[in-house]
Amino acid sequence: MSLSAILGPLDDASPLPLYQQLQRALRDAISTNVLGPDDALPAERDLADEFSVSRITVRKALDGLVGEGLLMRKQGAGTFVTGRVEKNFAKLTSFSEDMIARGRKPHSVWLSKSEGSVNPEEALTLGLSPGTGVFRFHRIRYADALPMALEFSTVPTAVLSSVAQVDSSLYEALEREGNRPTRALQRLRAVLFTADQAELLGVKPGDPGLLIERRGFLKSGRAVEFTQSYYRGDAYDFVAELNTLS
Amino acid sequence: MSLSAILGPLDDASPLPLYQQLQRALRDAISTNVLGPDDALPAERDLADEFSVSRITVRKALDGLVGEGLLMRKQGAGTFVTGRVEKNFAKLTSFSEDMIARGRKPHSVWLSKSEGSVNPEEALTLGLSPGTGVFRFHRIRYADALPMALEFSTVPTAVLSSVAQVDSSLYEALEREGNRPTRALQRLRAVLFTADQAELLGVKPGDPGLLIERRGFLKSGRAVEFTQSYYRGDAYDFVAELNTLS
DNA sequence: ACCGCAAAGTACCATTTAGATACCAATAAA
DNA sequence: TTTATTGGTATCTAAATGGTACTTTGCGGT
Repeated sequence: MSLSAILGPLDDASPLPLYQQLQRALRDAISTNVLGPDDALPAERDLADEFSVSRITVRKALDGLVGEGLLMRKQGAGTFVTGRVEKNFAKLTSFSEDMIARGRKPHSVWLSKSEGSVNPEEALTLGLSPGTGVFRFHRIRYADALPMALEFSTVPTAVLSSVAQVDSSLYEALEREGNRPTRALQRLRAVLFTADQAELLGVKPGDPGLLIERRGFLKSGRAVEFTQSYYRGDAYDFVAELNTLS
Repeated sequence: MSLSAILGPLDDASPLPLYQQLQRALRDAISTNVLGPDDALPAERDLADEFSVSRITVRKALDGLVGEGLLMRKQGAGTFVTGRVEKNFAKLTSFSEDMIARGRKPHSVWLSKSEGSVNPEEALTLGLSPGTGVFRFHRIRYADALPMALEFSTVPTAVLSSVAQVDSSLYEALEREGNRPTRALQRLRAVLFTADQAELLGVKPGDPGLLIERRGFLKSGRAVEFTQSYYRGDAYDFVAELNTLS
């Protein structure tokens, strides 16, 4: 069944531009699950044929929906309805690696990188003595153009030579210095986003989110990482596979 | 019996790439124990013949599953299904044990026990044919006097003789009938409580919660349980210890 | 007359998917 | 040790897809 047969033709006489009509039609199709998560849209050239418009017009319509985070483009592959990202909770992978494995492009916007001394909370959770030097990282994490999480990381200066070492991936930087954690304790709980957090993530205050606190350890048992990540509840699923139940 | 005969042919016309179709087919075969732990897969060249695709396509499919940790390659020997390792996650599954470990007394209040036919969602998630009979259970779970979670469970009638069998523990009842699940897939996400849910749990509508959906499987791969649990975000933390490396 | 916008047309580029073929490296069995 | 089998890797080809850059046309407002 072709999309145009379901959505109906566009109105050439309408004052609303064609690309906006198409955009609205597709947005409706997505919201009513005519196009479900991860479904591929017809190719741009096919859409253009189906709706009897030019490919440029199709692209303008898709541009808008990509901007809204409803669609995802993969060059050479197609355009897809954005689905929830599924994160395997039982696997100790970094956000960057995770997104790449899912075919999405991760990037971060740094809010701050700084150096200082542990505060009492960090000293407690990381098992460090007061006065120990730490690096602190604060950033927004994106998948493609979609903000996914706010992240606060604390790392002892002993395991990293400088803040500049950390570019796109904290774990990569730790790996380079031979200090990638091999074990971690994670704690997860539900939170509501504050106004500040919501604005950074492009959601509404009071929207649901997931706070994951992670302490990472080396084989030796030494703590090398304390990270608090606030994930968007509407964009993230955590999946676990279990083999023993009780 | 060849794998392709069990899994069916790939769809050349599907918008989903061939290697992803194959990947999903194999993942299903593993999750349903058609391919058990430590089983060897057919050689890449044989898989290519069986499914009428090139070896490269087979390798791309296997690459993904190796990345997910489901398969292990041994050059010169073969490709094998990995044994599971996420033992620590068992903690996530048992409400009762978790509460006891925290020094609290768990108990449940039944809201309903009923018998009926699967709805489409259940049929899909449990892999049952439409019209199959199921038992449904709905209860509130408490820690001491504090309501902690709402639970909806669905179980095929085939694995349980009657609803009356289920008293304090669904798993105990399944155990008595020799149908206790040995493996499960869990999915977790952040939600906001509706007015109905909030009232039952003694929280405010719009408060944050965690929805955990669990599908439980027998050794044979047969699905025996679909449970949705809504946990209070303010009263429950999920803790996990991770050992897996990547 | 000029400008900005919507729309269409055209061409070419980069990436992904899929395949074909060949050869190398590790393993296991004879 | 030898041989066959297995996974690992490297080139190619080709088609389909999204990405981008240009040009042209018509409309409406200034």
